[in-house]
Amino acid sequence: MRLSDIITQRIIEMIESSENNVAEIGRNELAEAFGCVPSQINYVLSSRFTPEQGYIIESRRGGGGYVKITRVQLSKSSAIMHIINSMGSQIDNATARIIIENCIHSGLISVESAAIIEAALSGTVFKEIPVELRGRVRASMLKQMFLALL
Amino acid sequence: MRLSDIITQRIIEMIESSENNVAEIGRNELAEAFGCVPSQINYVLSSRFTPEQGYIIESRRGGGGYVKITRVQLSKSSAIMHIINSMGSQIDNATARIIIENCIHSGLISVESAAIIEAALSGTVFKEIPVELRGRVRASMLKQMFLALL
DNA sequence: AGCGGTATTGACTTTCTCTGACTTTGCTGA
DNA sequence: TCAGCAAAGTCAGAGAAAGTCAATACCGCT
Repeated sequence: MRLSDIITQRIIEMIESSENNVAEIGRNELAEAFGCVPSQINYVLSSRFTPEQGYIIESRRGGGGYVKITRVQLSKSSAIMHIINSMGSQIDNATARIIIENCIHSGLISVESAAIIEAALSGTVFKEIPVELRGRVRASMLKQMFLALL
Repeated sequence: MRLSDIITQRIIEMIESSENNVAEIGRNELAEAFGCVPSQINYVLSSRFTPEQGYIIESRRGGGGYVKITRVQLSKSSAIMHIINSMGSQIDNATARIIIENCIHSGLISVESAAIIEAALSGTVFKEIPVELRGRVRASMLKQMFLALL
């Protein structure tokens, strides 16, 4: 098996075992671990972790530098669709927050988007609405807003 | 983690916990606290607290000298604040759409953010809410969501 | 064997961080 | 007043990482 493939595998393992689809490595350190030259890591990254293949690379030079590989959700739309479908016709506040939190965590929605959605669900808004309607309104809003992300 | 990042974090904490977005530090004193050379502080300031990043630095030498870091209200934020302040306690659907449209147009909010906001204001959501409450709820939601963009 | 594509290497470059020597500015007390 | 101390500022250099690129090696085909 080729070195490139072994390194690729290792990086993918790191991503899998992380919870937000991210692996952060030290280039020299990783190269050392495999007994190869550091630029080999660059080769692997540029040949196997391209944007086309669903990865984003960020890095920083200098002391304490790093390379960060992020796997982007390819079927973002279908994941969101799935979440919408799993919502009932009423949702309580705590559940809504958890759904949003999970979406941020899995990189499905941006922090900014989440902030807007949470703002719309805030107590300040809901105190205007009769208690018995809140669950339905909350569910409706959440679904509509998620739909807008497709 | 890099020293620079730790110092940066500390300064940001100081700003957050102040109520005027200001942190006032003694350069030597802070350097001492982190066990580094004073000019390290200058490095952090010039690499992470630039005007481009929304900060203003003022300082004074000599006995009782200081360095004052001010986070400036980005013009974007103040524009949004202005919009929020100009909203009444009730807003009709057409007006809401116009406000959002203008914000997209002037680059104040992203298309994605706008889509989410509009979704929250959609008819599907509002048909759940008694007619006489809609204006107030809409205004409240809009304000909260814009607030989340600051 | 020769060709084309993929891997590997290493020399060189660029960027970022940290330090220390030296300079400038402001305050204060004799 | 002004000498001296107490800050903060500047700058260049060393070191730590990562990036680039061209030369070379390897591998599977025809």
